[in-house]
Amino acid sequence: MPIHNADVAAIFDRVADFLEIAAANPFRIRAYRNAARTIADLPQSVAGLVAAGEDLSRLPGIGHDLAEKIAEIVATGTLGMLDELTRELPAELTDLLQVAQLGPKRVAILYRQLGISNLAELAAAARAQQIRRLKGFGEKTENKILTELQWRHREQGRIKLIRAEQVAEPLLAYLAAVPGVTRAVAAGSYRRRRETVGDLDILVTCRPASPVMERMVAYEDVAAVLGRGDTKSTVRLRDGLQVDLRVVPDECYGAALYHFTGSKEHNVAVRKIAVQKGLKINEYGIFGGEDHGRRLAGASEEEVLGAIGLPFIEPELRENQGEIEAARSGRLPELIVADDIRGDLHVHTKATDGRASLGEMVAAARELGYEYLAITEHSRAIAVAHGLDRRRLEQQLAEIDRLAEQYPDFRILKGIEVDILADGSLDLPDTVLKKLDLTVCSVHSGFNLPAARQTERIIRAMDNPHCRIIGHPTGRLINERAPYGVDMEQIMAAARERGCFLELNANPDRLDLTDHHCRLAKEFGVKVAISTDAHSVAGLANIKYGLDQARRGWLNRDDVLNTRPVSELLHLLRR
DNA sequence: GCCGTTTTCGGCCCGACTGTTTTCAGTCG
Repeated sequence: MPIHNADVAAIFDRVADFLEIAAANPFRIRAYRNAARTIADLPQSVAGLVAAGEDLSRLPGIGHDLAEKIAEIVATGTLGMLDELTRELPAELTDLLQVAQLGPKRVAILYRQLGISNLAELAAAARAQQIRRLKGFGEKTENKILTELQWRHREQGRIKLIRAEQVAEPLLAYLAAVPGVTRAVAAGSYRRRRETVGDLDILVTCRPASPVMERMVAYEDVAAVLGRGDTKSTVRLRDGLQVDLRVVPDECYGAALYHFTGSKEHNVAVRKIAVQKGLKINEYGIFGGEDHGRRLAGASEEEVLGAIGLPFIEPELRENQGEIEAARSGRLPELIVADDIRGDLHVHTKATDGRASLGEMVAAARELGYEYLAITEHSRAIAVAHGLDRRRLEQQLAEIDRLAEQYPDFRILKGIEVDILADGSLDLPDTVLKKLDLTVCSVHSGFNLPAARQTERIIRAMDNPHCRIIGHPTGRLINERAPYGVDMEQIMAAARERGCFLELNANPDRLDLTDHHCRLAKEFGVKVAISTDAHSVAGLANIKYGLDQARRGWLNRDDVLNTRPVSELLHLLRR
């Protein structure tokens, strides 16, 4: 059983949970949390690093002790220290921390005083009104716990960015229209454009005495008001999404936006730099002088960062994943922007499972200002999508030739999304594939192959000289289907050797590659194609989610295939 | 438990809100 980075991270997080309940040194707890995040975000496999004899204590936040613990987990699959902790405390006790209102202190009290060790016992005790009698608890807290347990039952977890947008945009418009409001923006992971959003952080600036708080809690979609203060309120919307609204004066906008955009880890690192310079950063500004009484900046994010000697850092990069060091040394990437995209390299039409005709898709692409569009239908293996065989593909190629005559200034690229079969061969013969401008080669079956075989299968597909772009390389569907087991480093190395490209599928349900994969591709020097996999005219607009993900993955224009003019693109597509 | 241009010990980011309090601990982001 191979040990994944996520396994190591989960064990360290669990250790931190137990240590918190046991009231251990808070900085020791933080060390485990930091290590968990470092490992989770590591692009390489930590088991691989151990096997290669690398010195793990060179990783940030990993010292001698944690390096040894990582080695132990990689070797045994478990951690003796965690096993000891679960002998002292019930294994399920940490589940209670997931319940809102319950932190380590209260969980410890619940366990010691009432013997509560899991969620079921918590619910029973709350219903029996035993919790309200405990010191530090009360009737309200007990009721909130009960409500929380019911909510957890119905909905939990993070929602996809696209759904968060559907909630956020009308809410922001509603707040912007409240009298006295000067700005209403979404911060948090929404602004960092993460693929999923846990809750919505909204920042509002307004003139004094604006009724914005009243209006927020009166919003038609609000199901429950969880907190209500002068500058901060928290509500839960009917669909379960939690919204935090924060109101600050206009002159604090930059500092507040910076603060609430996060990430938390990024903010901690930035504030640490401020401390080293004798300054203090909070959501109201950046402060210096005797006891930090003098306000130096705060109107804009540029001001805040400038005050500690850093250039602007794009929100998508603020994950404490090296962006601060890059900013300090003037090596921040110039991130790709929407205007850099010159065409879409993966779309479907009515010929298979798309909803628009060839002509409609081409017209829509021209409308977007593109210079080219690749038509890439499914191949015959995808019978449910009416995948093309040789004869129907040739019909479509003829249709493309006829349409192309109408558009001398636009290039319709002839392509196919050809299935990678179980043995790594492609679903159409080379004699057909060689007539095309490009191929998107995708896995649509056999998701459960062991990682080594899946990796070998995809590399074998790349051995075919007609293979150009690997479509949705991990096959994952966000919140629905796990990625198939595949060694992305091997795939990247093989792609580089063979001159292949990897797709960043921009469909908001896929976003496949991940941000980490994008950075890895950049390190390997493998170019990425940002493609929508559109099945309709509207689907072409999903390119923006691909751009978000690419920006989170530090990609600039040169790292992306479809920023090239058509002549250069065709040159790169030749193998 | 980590870390070091304050370097091997003594620090480790910051503030709002709530509920239970009688001045503040706990939770959350």
